[in-house]
Amino acid sequence: MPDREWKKGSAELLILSLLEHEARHGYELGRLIEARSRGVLRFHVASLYPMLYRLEQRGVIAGRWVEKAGQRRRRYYRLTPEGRKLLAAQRRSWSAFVQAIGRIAGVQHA
Amino acid sequence: MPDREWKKGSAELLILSLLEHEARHGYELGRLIEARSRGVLRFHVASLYPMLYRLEQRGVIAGRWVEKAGQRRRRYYRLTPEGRKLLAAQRRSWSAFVQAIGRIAGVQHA
DNA sequence: CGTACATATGTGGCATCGCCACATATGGAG
DNA sequence: CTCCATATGTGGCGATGCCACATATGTACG
Repeated sequence: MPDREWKKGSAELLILSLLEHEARHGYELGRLIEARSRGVLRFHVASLYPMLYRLEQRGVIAGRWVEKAGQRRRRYYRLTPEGRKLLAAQRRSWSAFVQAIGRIAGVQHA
Repeated sequence: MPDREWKKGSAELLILSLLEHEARHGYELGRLIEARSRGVLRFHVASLYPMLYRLEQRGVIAGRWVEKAGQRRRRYYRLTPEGRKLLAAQRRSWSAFVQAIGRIAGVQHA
């Protein structure tokens, strides 16, 4: 299943989307993606952390350490204003992309 | 625009789809993808040839040289029976993938 | 008590695949 | 005769997810 390749680049859109309404940490993102996609999408957490790093360095997300008693330290990320712009742009691009593939491959998206 | 990454892996589905009803050669595939996607999707032909090679070695497409007077030699590819199975499977996977992304990212595909 | 597992973050090497520069060759238009 | 579209091909590069491995803590089970 070369579905693996489809995932490349999709992680960014997924992460930005999941951070749209609230701050989350890396491990949580991994579980959310798997759960909300009903198992279709699964990212190794080890792939997520470097990506969060890159997104932070690009200024689209901002992270801060949170330590609570009875919990391991976590790094929560939230969207920056630029992140919101990027998310909107990526949603438009993704939609155009899917429609383009659909026209050529004849896939229906009910 | 990281749309570039989305394209990874999509080429295979596109090629198989375009070969579904008739044999075509590499250069033609490149132009068809650009035209039918209305410019959204564009692959450098140099990317297409190695991919056609790989697909042929995997036994999902079969190519043959065609030489006509007043034309450069062309290599026409057609789907093998296995290629048709793969195409059907990929269409299902692609649809599931797009729906999964949609659930998480909240993208509408009208 | 100890040991296994879920949680939580991180590093480094690897594979895949499209990009891009470049190469080669032919037919047609100006 | 020069340029462009057609047509196929090679090789190095970059981006990104995979996977093995490392580290550390809280919880459940025997």
